[in-house]
Amino acid sequence: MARPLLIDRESVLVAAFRIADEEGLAAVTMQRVATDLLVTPMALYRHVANKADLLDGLVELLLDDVPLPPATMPWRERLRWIAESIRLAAQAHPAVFVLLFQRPATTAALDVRRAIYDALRDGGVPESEVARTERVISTVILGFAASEAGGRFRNRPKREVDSDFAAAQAMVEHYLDQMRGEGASSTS
Amino acid sequence: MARPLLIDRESVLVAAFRIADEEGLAAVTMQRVATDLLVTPMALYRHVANKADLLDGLVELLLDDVPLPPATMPWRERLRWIAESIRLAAQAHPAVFVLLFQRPATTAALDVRRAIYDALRDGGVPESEVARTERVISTVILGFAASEAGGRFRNRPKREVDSDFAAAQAMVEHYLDQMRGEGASSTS
DNA sequence: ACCTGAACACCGTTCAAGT
DNA sequence: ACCTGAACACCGTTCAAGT
Repeated sequence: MARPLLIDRESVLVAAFRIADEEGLAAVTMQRVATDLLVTPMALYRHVANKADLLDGLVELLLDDVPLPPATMPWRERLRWIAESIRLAAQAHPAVFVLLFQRPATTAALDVRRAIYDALRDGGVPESEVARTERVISTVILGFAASEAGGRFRNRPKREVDSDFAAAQAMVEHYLDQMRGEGASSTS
Repeated sequence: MARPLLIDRESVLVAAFRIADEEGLAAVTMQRVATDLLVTPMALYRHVANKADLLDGLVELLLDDVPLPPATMPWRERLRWIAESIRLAAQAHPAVFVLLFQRPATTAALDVRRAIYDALRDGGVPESEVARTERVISTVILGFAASEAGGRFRNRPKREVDSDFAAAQAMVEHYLDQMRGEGASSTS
C-alpha cells in the first residue's frame, strides 16, 4: 500500500485552529502550522490553496462547533439556544470568531441560518419577513459576540457583560414579537 | 532656526490612514507608510511606538471624523444622527473601522459615548439605566456597521442593507422607549 | 533630536527537485 | 502524488552611526 500521508487538509486546519485558540491569530503562520505538523511550510500548499483559504477553513471549523437545537424544542427556546451557542463559541474561540465579520456567509453559516429560519417560521413570522428578521437578529447577536471576542468589553466585569447580553436578547425577542404579527401560531 | 522635521506623528497617521482607505489594512506596513513619506521605515519609530500604536492612532483619527450633533437638536434626532454618522464613517473607512472591534474604547470613543449619554438622559432614560442602554444600542449599531465594513453583507444589494439598517434602528428605538419608563420628559 | 544603514528573525509564496 | 530545499520579495524591529 502507498506511503501514508503525513498531513491532510483537516489536520492542517485542526493544527491552525489550536494555535489560534492558544496564541491568537497572529501566531497562525504557515511556518508555525508546518512546524507543529512536523513538515515544511511548503507542504501545506498541497492541502490549502493559500493562507486566506486556511483562514476560511478555520471559520468552517468554528461553525461546525456551534451545536444546533433539536427540532422538537419550542421555537423560542431554539432561538435562545442558538444565540447562546454562538456566544459560547465566540468565548471559546475568540481569535477565529472575529474572522466571521470579515467574510460573507459560508456553507457552515448556512446551517445556522436555516435553523433560525425554521424557528422564526414556527414562531409565526410571515414568510416575507423571515429573511430580514434573521439578518437583523443575527447581526445583533454576532455584533455582541464579536465585541466580546474582540476585546471591546475587555475592561468590564463579566457579570455586567452577561446582563448586557440578556438585555440585547430581550431587545431581540421584543422585536421578534412585533414581527410575528397576527399570524402567530404558538408561544413558549 | 532648527532644521524642520521631515515627519511628525500626525503626518505618519494621515499617511497610514490614506493607505488603509485606498488599499486596505494589509497594505499598511511600516515600509509602505515610510515610502509614502519619503523617509526610511526606522524614522517612523520616533513618532509611533510600534505598529500597534500606529493602528490605535488610526482608530482615533476615524472617531475624530464622526461628527456629533448640535446639543440643540431634539434627543431622538441626535441619536439618529450619531447612528448615521457611525455608519457613514464605517462605509467611508471600512478597513480602519473593523479595528474598532479589536480594542476597548479610546478617548475619542468617549466623546461619542458622552453624546449618547446626554441624548439618553434628555430622552428620560433613568440615570441607573443610561450606561447599559448606551452599551446595548452602541453594540447594535457598531455590529451593523462592522458587518457592513467587514464585508459580511458583501453579496447583498445596497437597498436591502439600507432597509435592514432601518429595521435595526427601529428595534433600537423601541428598546429605548421601554427604557424611558414613566419619567419621559419630551418626545420627538 | 531626528533620521539612516545595516542587520536580525521572521513572513507568504514560487519553483524545481527528489521519492 | 506528496514533500523538501533553495530562493524571492517582503515583514516589524533593534542598534549603532551619522548630522
